[in-house]
Amino acid sequence: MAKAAKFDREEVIDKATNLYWKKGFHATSMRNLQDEIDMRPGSIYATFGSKDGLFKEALRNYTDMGIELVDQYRNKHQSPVAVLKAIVKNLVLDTIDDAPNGVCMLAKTLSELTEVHQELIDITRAHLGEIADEFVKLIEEAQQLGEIKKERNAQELANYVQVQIAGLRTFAKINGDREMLESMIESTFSNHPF
Amino acid sequence: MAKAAKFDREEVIDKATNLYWKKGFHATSMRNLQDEIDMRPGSIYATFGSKDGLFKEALRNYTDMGIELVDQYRNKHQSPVAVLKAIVKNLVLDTIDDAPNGVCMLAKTLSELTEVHQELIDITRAHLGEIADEFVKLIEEAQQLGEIKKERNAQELANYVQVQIAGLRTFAKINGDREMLESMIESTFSNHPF
DNA sequence: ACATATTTTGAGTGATCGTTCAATTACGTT
DNA sequence: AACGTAATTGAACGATCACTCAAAATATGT
Repeated sequence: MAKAAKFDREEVIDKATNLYWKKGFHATSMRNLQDEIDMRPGSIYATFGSKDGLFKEALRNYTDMGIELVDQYRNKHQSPVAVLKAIVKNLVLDTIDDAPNGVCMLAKTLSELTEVHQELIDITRAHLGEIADEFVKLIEEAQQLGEIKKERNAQELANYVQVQIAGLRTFAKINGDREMLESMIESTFSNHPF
Repeated sequence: MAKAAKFDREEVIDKATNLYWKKGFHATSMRNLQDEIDMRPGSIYATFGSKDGLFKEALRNYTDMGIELVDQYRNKHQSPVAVLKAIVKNLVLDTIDDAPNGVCMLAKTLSELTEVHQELIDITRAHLGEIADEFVKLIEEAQQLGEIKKERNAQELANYVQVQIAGLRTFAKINGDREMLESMIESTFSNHPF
């Protein structure tokens, strides 16, 4: 053994994630990243291989943060449906100002990239699937507790939730009125299919 | 008078719109545009001023196409709600393969750009508002015809429709199963708030 | 203190970015 | 047919792109 890396890997990936999330893949230059994470090009390339490589780490990190968020809300609320609603509120309302970007980094990536970056698209899709799986689990728990009818298909309900999140976060870019958004979320959960 | 422009302005803007729509603002280079619209840099800059200027024309063109689409479906269906549903189906299902990009160019633009391009963001937001206005008109007509309860707020319903379109088009990028998407659209219109 | 293994540095690569402009071409008018 | 005006051309600009690599720095084992 000779020398340990000086930088804090987690911190670096966090900062890279936030910059990619804010500016998107194409608008984020390696120069931008160098400044943000305070590493020289040689170190970045030795560690992450390429712009794509670092982006993959960012996607993974972003998704893990999302799954952790689900766990956090699990501990705050007893009702699985309340967890789901709290997550939606967090993603739609709290990311307007308090996050690098109001829209989901994964949705933004799917919207931005073309077949030239097919591998990144596939990874992004798979990560959104992981998050949907968390929603499926919550819905199945809600069905066990009688909060949601057992006849409903949990996967379809999870898809529905993802559609609402994606739609509301896009809409929040047009009209950021928090009260209106909150009432839209409320009606999502107090009507069909919930 | 000395010489008329050789190129077909509408055709050029159409092609530019499709390229911007497909690749997004940042990933579309002026070189790409030169090749696509078959104009030399000097002509492009004499006509449109800048990359931003041409993008503005593309946004305007895209929005006009959307409004024209509403008019087309108005003539095909007698029921305003049927028009709305047909539009949603078109935007969600038919743009998966038959358009430059499955997601709305305006939504994609809002997702992509940051405050560095605030003017383009503002224009994009306003254009989405124009489209919402078309939806409001349709909903008010439906209320006159008794298809939708008059107590409902037409603007809120229009917002709801935009949320569903944005959400479903994003979701279609994750899972392009047409049958599933079609049934999701059906349930959007056969349940609350319709 | 020295040797070794690994990381860090940053100037530099060729390619491409958005944009400019002097020269050329082409058309309507006289 | 010659003129004047506007459109078109494309080489070239400086800036920036993603990325490389030889040299320098540094932590560990002896």
